[in-house]
Amino acid sequence: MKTTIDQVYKHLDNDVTIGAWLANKRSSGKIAFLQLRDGTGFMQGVVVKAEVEEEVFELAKKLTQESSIYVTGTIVKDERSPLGYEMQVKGLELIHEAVDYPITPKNHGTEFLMDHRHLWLRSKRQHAIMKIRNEVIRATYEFFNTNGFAKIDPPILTGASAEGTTELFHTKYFEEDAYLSQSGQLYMEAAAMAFGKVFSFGPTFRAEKSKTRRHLIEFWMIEPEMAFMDHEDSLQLQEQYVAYVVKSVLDNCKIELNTLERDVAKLEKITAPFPRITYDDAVAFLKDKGFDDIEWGDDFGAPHETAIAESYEKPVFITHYPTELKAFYMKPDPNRPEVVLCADLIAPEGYGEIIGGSQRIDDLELMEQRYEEHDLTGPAYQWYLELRKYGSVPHSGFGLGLERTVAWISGTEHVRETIPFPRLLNRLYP
RNA sequence: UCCACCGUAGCUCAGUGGUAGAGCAAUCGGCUGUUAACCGAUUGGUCGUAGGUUCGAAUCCUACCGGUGGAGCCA
Repeated sequence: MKTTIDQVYKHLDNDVTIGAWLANKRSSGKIAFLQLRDGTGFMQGVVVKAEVEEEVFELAKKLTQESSIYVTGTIVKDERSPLGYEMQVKGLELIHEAVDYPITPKNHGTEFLMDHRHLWLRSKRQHAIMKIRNEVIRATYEFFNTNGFAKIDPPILTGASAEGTTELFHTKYFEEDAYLSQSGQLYMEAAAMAFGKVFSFGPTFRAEKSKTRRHLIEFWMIEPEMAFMDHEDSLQLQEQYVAYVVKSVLDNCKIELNTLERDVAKLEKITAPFPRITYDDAVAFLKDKGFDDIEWGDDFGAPHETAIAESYEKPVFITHYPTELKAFYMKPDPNRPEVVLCADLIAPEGYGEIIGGSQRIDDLELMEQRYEEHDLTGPAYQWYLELRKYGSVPHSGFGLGLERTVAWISGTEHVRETIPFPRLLNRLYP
């Protein structure tokens, strides 16, 4: 009977067949240990010379790394296995022999591994990270679907920038200029006015020459937008969402977290509510810590964010940034128009900003004023203005960076390992 | 774009002015509980590229190319 590694616990003491690849092998004169992987997991197969036909043992000894095989044998319990089970192999069938697989079980450098990303994904560590990424995505859909959100897909080809700040990828749209989406937010606001609570999940492109462990040129973002929800409502939703995703990974990715040697005690502390600090207090805190390169009105750099995050065990919201530091559509605090109703969520352990969000301007006159200040003209922005003209309501939204979130939860040093095929400065291949 | 560091065997690296090295991988052999398995043997080189200094350059100098880490910007 054919099965997969993640299902073997249902076949204890029975004979099964698994289609698999040989991740690694150790053999002696009379016994061979086959490290098998089949995409669903990793398991060891044991071939004992005295218990199999001669050609089976001969084949086992000759198998090369990453050859594909059908393995048949009995599933038995074994305490030494991370999976809890292993297979006593009875039969082996070679499907395809791999010759000179480049990624050996020893150390490799980043450049080499990235050049072989199409093969590197097969490794136990990369497999674990991608499974966690998949769980974050699954939990995201589950959370928003069970909380009354509709998934709405904004366009990827756009006529103008959403925020007017970052560098966009330019392309041609027949005779017109077009740009790859840097945020779906403006479209999500339109969607919120049609469907109430909406979220998007899709790729985002930034043509910035960023070169750090927190940056990708192409990354995936989750952007919820909620009608009739103010800044406070939004913060509560954000902390519930992030806590839900972390709990889902803890519950459903135990083997993967173990493979990555992630300190789960740190993740178990991630429960709502999250601590909050205002921009004002954050500046005072930093000055107190000895940072002399920050004044009220300056934006925080990575070292500042890390210093703030390090004083908390949970992600921390930094709220009420100066209006002029933030995007044109953010709603000023009615009591203090020099700051906006916004928050960045900074992940613990130095993983940086994972969420940026705000309450949006709903007043037509103020939005028109912002258009003048930021010189936003042309048809690309006219429709956005109309959202304030026809039944405007208080509304809020935020964007969560998938790769930074996965990097934090999985304990991965660099975001490039949290996306299957990273697009980096100087890397468009494979 | 700026700053720092690095390019030597398929991979990871040592070699800092005098014959090109090690471990791993590969190939062959040995080993009944390995888990980056281990032990023995064999194979493997345009020292990133171009120029310069020198009797002699992987080693020193210049330029270029490529990479890694960080800054800025942001998710």
